[in-house]
Amino acid sequence: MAFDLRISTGSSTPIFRQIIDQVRLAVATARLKEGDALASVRALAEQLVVNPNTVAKAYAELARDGVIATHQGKGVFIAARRPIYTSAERLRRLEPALDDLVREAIALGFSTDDVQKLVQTHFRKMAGRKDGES
Amino acid sequence: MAFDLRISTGSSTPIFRQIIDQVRLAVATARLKEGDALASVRALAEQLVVNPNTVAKAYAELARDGVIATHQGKGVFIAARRPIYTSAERLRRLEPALDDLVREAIALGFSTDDVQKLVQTHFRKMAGRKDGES
Amino acid sequence: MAFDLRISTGSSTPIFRQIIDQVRLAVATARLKEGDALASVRALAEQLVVNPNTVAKAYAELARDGVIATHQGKGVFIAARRPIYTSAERLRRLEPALDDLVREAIALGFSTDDVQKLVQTHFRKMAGRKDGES
Amino acid sequence: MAFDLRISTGSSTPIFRQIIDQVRLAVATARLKEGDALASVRALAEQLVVNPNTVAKAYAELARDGVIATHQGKGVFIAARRPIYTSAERLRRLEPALDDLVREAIALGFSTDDVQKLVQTHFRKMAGRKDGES
DNA sequence: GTGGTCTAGACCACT
DNA sequence: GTGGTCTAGACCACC
Repeated sequence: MAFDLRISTGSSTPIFRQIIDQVRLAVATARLKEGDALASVRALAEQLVVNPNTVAKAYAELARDGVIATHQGKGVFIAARRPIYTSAERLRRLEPALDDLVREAIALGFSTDDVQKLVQTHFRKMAGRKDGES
Repeated sequence: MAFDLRISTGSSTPIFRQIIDQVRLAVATARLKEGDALASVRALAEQLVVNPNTVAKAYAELARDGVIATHQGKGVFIAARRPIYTSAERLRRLEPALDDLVREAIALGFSTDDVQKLVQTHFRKMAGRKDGES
Repeated sequence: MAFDLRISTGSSTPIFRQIIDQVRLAVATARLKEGDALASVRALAEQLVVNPNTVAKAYAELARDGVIATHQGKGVFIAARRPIYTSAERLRRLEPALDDLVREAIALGFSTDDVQKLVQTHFRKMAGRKDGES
Repeated sequence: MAFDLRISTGSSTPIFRQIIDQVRLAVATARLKEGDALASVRALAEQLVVNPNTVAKAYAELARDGVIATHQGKGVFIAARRPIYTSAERLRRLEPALDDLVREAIALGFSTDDVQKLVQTHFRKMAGRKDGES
């Protein structure tokens, strides 16, 4: 198996969101490439011990966003990468996470410099790692 | 009034969380100090035009975390400063937000540089403002 | 009620898609404007005699596309209009319908001119009509 | 071979539908005439690298609609031309596709002019090609 | 076998 | 009251 998905049921982020995030990240970091097959809805549901509908919901959103393409009766595949959001929209979608981080950082007494360095190291870590380290 | 709270109903972060965050932030930046009085549950609810239950929920969490102390019949006050976190602990608390941001950013196709610049401008915007303008 | 939604259960287009289409169209033709409230998930489900999940699915997609904004505990509202797709993506999303129409038109022996005129009259009809005529 | 069928797996329209559409189109444009032979189910399945069931399903629908006739042991042939539709009937058959296109176009923010131009270019592309290149 | 849709009913978070 | 998530189980279309 080329790609190992892991979810944590105890987390506050919903399972379907965890699936989406991991697939998107894997695609963005080229761990998954165009044409690669993903586990089928039923197979992944069984593997993660969740309801097939939960997996289907995640796959549906990924398909709507053009990350994957589902082929009836054949399975799910990574689609060609293409920019679908305007730059204003991309910014708008990043903003909540940005707000969260900065608010938290200020409350904890970090400086701009501190945070920028942390962002850089995190970027390297996530873009670089090859597989399932938490 | 020493401290002016502002919430934005249109935001995706719940109102009770906004209240909590702003109080914590004001304490962290010394805009609120030990012994300062906060508006009562009913007064704040009226001022913000939200349900009193929402304010009560926020105050309950702040009290639970030792940020404020409610003195029956007298009102709500900022509690003694909490012990300072070790730097490892501060980092640990920042990690989830950091993870979130970097993951989103990579998925949306932002570069390290992009994000660092965005962090800086957001930092200025939030640290500079004197009270919670959205 | 400012806006009257109608679905047909016999149709091959899924119910949730019919809901999405009608809301998008109403927004695009200014029959629904920023800030207007939509029927609640449960209310609409009851009105259309479908499962609340079906309505929720439609609302979720509309929210993801920035057409509506859902506010926990308060309801669903029309969001500010903003372009979220790149022009290439907009074209890509129109293409299937375009293909369908042209293929059908050719098979039925229509000329380019015929179709262009039909497109124009249909455009006027849909953009102009104020309420639920099929 | 008088007629060269091409399908695109990547498309959202099912393969069996693509086969049907292409045969109907070829008949409507007189590229296929009464009595012309089509490839057998097994031959076509092998040629297109699809499941024979898929081809059989397409041929079944074409036979049901009187477009082709299968002569046991001899093969599949184009049937006598169907009675020409009245112009009202032709319009009625085009309407669903027309509705779909215009609705999508409005929702995506295209103007009448945009769509008319797109219709024209699509028309040229499809009418001009001699056989089904995606 | 595959994914897509819908129903029924549960639990939770927020107001 | 509101919407969000998840489960369980059904039916359909496509390959």
